[in-house]
Amino acid sequence: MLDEGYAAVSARRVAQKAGLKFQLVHYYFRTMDELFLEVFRRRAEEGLQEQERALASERPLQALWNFSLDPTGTALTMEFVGLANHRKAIKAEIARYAELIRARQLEALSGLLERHELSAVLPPSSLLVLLTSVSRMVALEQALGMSIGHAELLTAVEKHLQHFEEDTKSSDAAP
Amino acid sequence: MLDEGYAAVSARRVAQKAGLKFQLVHYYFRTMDELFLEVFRRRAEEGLQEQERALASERPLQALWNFSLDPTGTALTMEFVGLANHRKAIKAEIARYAELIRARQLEALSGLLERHELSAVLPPSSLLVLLTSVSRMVALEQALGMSIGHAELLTAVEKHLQHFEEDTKSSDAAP
DNA sequence: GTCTATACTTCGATAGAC
DNA sequence: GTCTATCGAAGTATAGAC
Repeated sequence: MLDEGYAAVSARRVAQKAGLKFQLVHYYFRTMDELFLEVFRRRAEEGLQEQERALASERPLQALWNFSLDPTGTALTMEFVGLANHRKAIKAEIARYAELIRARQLEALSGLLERHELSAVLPPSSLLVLLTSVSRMVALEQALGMSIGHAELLTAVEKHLQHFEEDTKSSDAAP
Repeated sequence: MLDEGYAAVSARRVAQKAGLKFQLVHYYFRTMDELFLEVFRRRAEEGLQEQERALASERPLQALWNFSLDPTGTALTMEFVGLANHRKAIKAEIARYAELIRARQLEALSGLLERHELSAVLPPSSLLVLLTSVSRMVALEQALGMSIGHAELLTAVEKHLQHFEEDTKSSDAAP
């Protein structure tokens, strides 16, 4: 999927990687849609656990930011989004997962985010959309070879996150 | 491309739409890569002109924001990004175009953006990355069926853009 | 410029032997 | 569970007649 795109994933090529005959792919998954769904579910499970670690870390916002900046993760996400746009069964599953991911972020970070200065104009949910959107898109642009404005944005955001998360850490256990 | 993805675009189906035999596609474009390149170039030309209109409008930031929020444009962009990730000739062309698009934004809007309060921490180029990234990503999430945090973010950004562009309009022709 | 003909590859999916 | 065999469809690309 990463090298040649989801459309290049065929039963024959999957079987070849596994050292089996291509017909076995249909024995295990029946259709290619089910294979993609299974791949996505496994990957989603890993993603959820990875996010849990990020949310439980010392600086969860920075960890989330780094997580969304990962180029491999972004490329894979984009492949699945492409897949979702053209196969409705997969779209439903991805939408479900994406909402779950964000719901967990909100659950874990709304308390922290409410202490942010932008809380005056944006609820925690919108701050999360902001944070993850920018990092995902920058990662995508970098994969494409773009660079204008990236460096300054990344350093500014990281500096800001660092200060914010340092400042709020002390008042975590407020009475 | 929009309905079934770039991978579903074949010489046979293109010819069928045109009411011609599929071999003629190869007469006009030789390879499918060249066909995609030609489609992209035409679309890029339209995109540049569309952006020029936006940049020349009364409120260019709002216009740019709306432009990036368009779901059809976003879906098509994502198809081409997917294509770029797997065909290097197309990747080069898209990267060239994307940089051109942003360079024009910067040329037209840096003066305006320097008057923004965020200029203290972010150069105009980074502000553009911020603005366009968020709108593109929100459009993508909405296409997927997500909604958490969107409405509040959209209204807040638009309200902010409106105030900012109203305030700066009067001092445009500063001596 | 458009056609027919064709070479060659790859694809998803099913049936049935072992 | 793994295999062989096979169907029918679709894919890219080229050659050559008109």
